[in-house]
Amino acid sequence: MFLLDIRYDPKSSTITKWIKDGTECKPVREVYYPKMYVSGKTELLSLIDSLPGVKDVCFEEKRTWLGSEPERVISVTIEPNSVYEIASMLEAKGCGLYNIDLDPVRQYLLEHSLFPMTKLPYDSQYAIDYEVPDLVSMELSVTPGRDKGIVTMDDPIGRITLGDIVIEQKDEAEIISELNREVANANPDLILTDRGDSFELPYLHHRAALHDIELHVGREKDVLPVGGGKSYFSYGRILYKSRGYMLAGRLHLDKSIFLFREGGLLGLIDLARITGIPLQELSRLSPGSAVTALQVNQALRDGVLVPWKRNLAEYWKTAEELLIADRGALVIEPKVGLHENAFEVDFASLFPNIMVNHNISPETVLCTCCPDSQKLVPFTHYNICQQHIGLIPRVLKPLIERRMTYKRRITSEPERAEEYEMKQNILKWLLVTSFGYMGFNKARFGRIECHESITAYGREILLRTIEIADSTGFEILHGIVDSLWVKGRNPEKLCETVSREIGIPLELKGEFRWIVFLPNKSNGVGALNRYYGVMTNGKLKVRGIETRRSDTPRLIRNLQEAMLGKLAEARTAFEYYMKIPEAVGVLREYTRKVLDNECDLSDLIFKTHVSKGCDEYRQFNNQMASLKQLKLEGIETLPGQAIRYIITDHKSRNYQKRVIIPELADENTQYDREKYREYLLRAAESILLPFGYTEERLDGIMRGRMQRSLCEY
DNA sequence: ATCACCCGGGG
DNA sequence: GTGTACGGGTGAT
Repeated sequence: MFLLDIRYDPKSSTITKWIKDGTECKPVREVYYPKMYVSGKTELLSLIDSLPGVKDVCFEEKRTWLGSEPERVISVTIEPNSVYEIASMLEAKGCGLYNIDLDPVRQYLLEHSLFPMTKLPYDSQYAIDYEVPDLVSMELSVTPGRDKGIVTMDDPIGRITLGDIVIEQKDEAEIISELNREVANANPDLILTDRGDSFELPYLHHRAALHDIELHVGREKDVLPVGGGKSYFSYGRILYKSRGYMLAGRLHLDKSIFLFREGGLLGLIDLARITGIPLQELSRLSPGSAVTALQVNQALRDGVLVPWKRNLAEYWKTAEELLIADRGALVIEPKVGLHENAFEVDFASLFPNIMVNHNISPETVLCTCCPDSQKLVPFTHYNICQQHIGLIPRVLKPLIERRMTYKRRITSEPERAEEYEMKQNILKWLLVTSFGYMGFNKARFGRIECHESITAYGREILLRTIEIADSTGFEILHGIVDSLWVKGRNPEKLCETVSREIGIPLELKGEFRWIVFLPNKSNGVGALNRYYGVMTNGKLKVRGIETRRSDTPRLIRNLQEAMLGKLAEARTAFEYYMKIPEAVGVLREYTRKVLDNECDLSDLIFKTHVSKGCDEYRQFNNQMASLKQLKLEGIETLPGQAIRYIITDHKSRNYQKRVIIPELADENTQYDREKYREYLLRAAESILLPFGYTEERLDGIMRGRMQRSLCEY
């Protein structure tokens, strides 16, 4: 038996556990009231007891902050719907409020030593080897019955596919009823969709409601998310920022969501087990929320209460201290141009390792128990606690170890390499975000001084690494945060020496036949994250230029990839220079096609996410013109949603002439040939700028002038 | 010249 | 229930 899923209904104060037993999956219900805690005025106990919604009150000994001594607080068992009202009232009376916004499901799981996918009756939460139930999964996709123009919720369903089953060419009501029957019949545990939260499920529910029938894809009646905006979907993408469409008794997982893409089902199950967050919720969270969950769990286990709306102010600092502390991570400006035989070396999980090795946590940095601590942060000289190990290191250490175990198993158990790769990858993202959250002023266990301390150690470590590399004969080409690009002999030796001295593994990440560091286009100095190179395994590594950006039209991406493909044939710097004319030849062919109207409109689409509504834009730009066109078609676009457009007349001040929404384009649509040609020249410039090929020069070459200058390089 | 606006990670 | 900061490019004013 396994605990497949667990949900809480605040209206009836009921926990529903979905227990999977062989091929059956049944709900088990029990009434449950979450607890909140109140500190400050213990004489309020009887008053609180008399409030509506309060089930029970008593005194408990708890810590109200990390590192503080346990004190007497009031524990209030309460109906979930009364929590916020009572909390606000007590806050106004000057009380401290704790565990207010703690999900009742997670409270329940912690109290009962359960976690998602527990094998019942007993299972160990942090085990590396554990049993996963046989889960029946089916993919669900829905296609509207319209192939031209902008699709909206008003378009009827064309086709539904559920696993191998195809439902189409029927009356729409019949299609939906058949879907209900097929789901019930196949009885899957998992329903996988591609953007099901923003499209498939809200669309299906909307269409079903029009026919006055009920969509029934869960094991019980679906609980629809409340709230949400207008319903439409713009060209098959985001409909509206929807709440998750979670099913009762089945798991609806959206494959396009970050954590699912990064970890797959097995990675997600692994993370659900250790964070205690049910799979459906977890799959819709950011890695940062998962890290916070681990921290909250650890704090609760330590008897520490979680403050409501905590936002710790920075300690007072002098202007000079601020100047020193606010410097971020170290960067060494890259040497612009082509370099042969370069190596990239990176520290593995640098920041998490710093937090663990140097005991960095909100309660240990500038702790009051060790003002004369021997452990001082470099540059800032903050004292660090020598008596207690902080919350953050206690959470991160097992996480780093878990990831290392999975990484080792990729090679030791190659038959399960893929599974372990997913599991280590999802943990990598937790480690990465654990640093960012430190600097985020609303993070539950974040603190800016921790953030500063981490970057201070980071600077010291990278500086020391550079010293070692320099003294052992390496040329430093570029360095940023936790990575270094060097030129020299025996990089393995360098990694070994540094790893030993620093105590954090420095890994040889790439060995380049050649690498080109690109300049900043506006001032010519080395740009921190713009480069491309070919590794000894023949693979290209490209960063920062147009082809890496999601808003770049396919035409521009194709051009850069074709040019880079030509250059990548070069094995040496000499061969690289010889390949430049061929790369320029690629540009020539692309510009000719653009001018001769040979481009496919679908290759010319810009895709970007708008940050505000149509009327809030202060500038008349492509986004605004596109939004106005969509509005004219009766489509409202909310901030955060994606829009797509083709440039038709870039100089026009008329929003209908300047761009066109792809769905409205037809065979008569004329794209702005000059503008797209300009974009091609710029994209080529991005690649060849260190060798003197500016946009103007390339323009001249394309027009047949300056042939001679090709020979100069 | 200055301001507004959007993107980035990996496989 | 939600979450960085900032360097880089491009375009508008």
